[in-house]
Amino acid sequence: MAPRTRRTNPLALAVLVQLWERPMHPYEISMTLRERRKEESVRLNFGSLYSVVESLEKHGLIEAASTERDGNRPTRTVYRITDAGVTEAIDWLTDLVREPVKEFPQFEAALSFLPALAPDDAVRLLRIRAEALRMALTANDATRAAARAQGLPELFELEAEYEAAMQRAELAFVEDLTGRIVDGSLAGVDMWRRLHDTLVHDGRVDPDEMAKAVAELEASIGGS
Amino acid sequence: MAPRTRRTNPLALAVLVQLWERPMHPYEISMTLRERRKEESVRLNFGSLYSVVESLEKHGLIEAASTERDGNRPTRTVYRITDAGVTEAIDWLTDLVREPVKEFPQFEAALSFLPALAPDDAVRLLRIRAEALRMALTANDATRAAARAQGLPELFELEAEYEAAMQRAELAFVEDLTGRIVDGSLAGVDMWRRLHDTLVHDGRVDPDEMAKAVAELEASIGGS
DNA sequence: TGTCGAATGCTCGATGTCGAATATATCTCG
DNA sequence: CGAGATATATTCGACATCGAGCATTCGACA
Repeated sequence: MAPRTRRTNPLALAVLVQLWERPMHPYEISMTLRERRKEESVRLNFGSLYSVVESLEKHGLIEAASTERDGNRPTRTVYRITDAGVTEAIDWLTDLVREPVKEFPQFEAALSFLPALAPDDAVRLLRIRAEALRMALTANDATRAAARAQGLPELFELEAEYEAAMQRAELAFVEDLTGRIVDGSLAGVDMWRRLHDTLVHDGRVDPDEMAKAVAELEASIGGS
Repeated sequence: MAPRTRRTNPLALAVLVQLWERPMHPYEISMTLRERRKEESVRLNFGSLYSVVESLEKHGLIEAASTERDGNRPTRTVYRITDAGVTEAIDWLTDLVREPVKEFPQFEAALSFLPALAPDDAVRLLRIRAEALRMALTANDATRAAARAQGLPELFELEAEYEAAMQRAELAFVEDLTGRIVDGSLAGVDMWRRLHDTLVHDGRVDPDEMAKAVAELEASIGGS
């Protein structure tokens, strides 16, 4: 049994699926993915593409079918998928659909450090974000409508529908959060405002005040 | 002006925020992040931590405050944030809150290749995913309830609330999608079933049939 | 006919990521 | 008190990622 790939880069899955359709050379794979708008759901760049292809070949999931030379252009290697490759593609896809994997979206990281910003600044930024999300949603809807008008069945734009659903949810979250900060109904805003008034000056915190604040907080949540 | 960091790994932001609170050594940073459950929103592993710290120092955003030796344990280097570091932390955080960045969740990639699975398999897998999401949501809710019961203000668990909101949205999407495949109201399911009946046998596609199908699809969407 | 820019197709090296390995100290429990 | 588990603290090297760069060819246009 060939040592399974590490299944890091989904681009490898994209390559397998393309080659499952028919043999291609790497550049052709990238162009096909681009035409079908897959580059919007799978991170695609040339450097990665070639190393991913090399890795797939090393693991026996794809193999060189021919190295052809068209006129005097650089030789291109056409790859085809192997039986092991078909199995791996199906297995991998199966796993991705079946089990949610923990992702680390940047906004989640940002939220976890939000108290480092001044409350009023946070509100201002969140409102800008909400507006950006509204625009992105409008664009997404328009793109999907255009695709459908062209005759592309919904089945082939599920990824865009998913993205839109996530954008709508994020927008709702951001609007709700903004409201709760403004009207003070979010537990902790009062403390947040106090802290920024008393212990931050020109971006620099007063070390003693900071230590005191942290200690209080940790005490209040019962040092488990 | 120090050449700004490339702002790839959010762990670097986490380090800056911790050191903004007070000087620490890397291991202490990691333990603090863990205690405060930040490792659930920021990818944290030791290898990355040390290289991130090194990079921050190289860019002048943090600096060694002392190298102390406690008993006979390995010497540890305590770092403190610089003025440039404070500026960078605030700027970075500001940008993260203000502008949505395109992410590439694995499930989005999976959806874009869903037609490669047989429709009935897809439905079966989506149902398993839905159940997993329900469980994750329950766990998330319980964790947040426990934290609040301990006295931690909501302000400090925004990231978990966000995650829950995203999970709920994904669950709704998955349930809806499953329904539309089952009842055939998703445009393209009929073709999907036909294709898998006629052109896939034991995971292998018939190349001619595949070529014909692809050509038809591309013709119908008007080759622009 | 010359040339400029876009398209084709790939390579390379700097940088980033990750997890296992290392080494010591302290705790636990019979 | 001794053995193994756990906590402290970091290093290392294999591997992945990325974007710019390179080399060629083709088409458009003056």
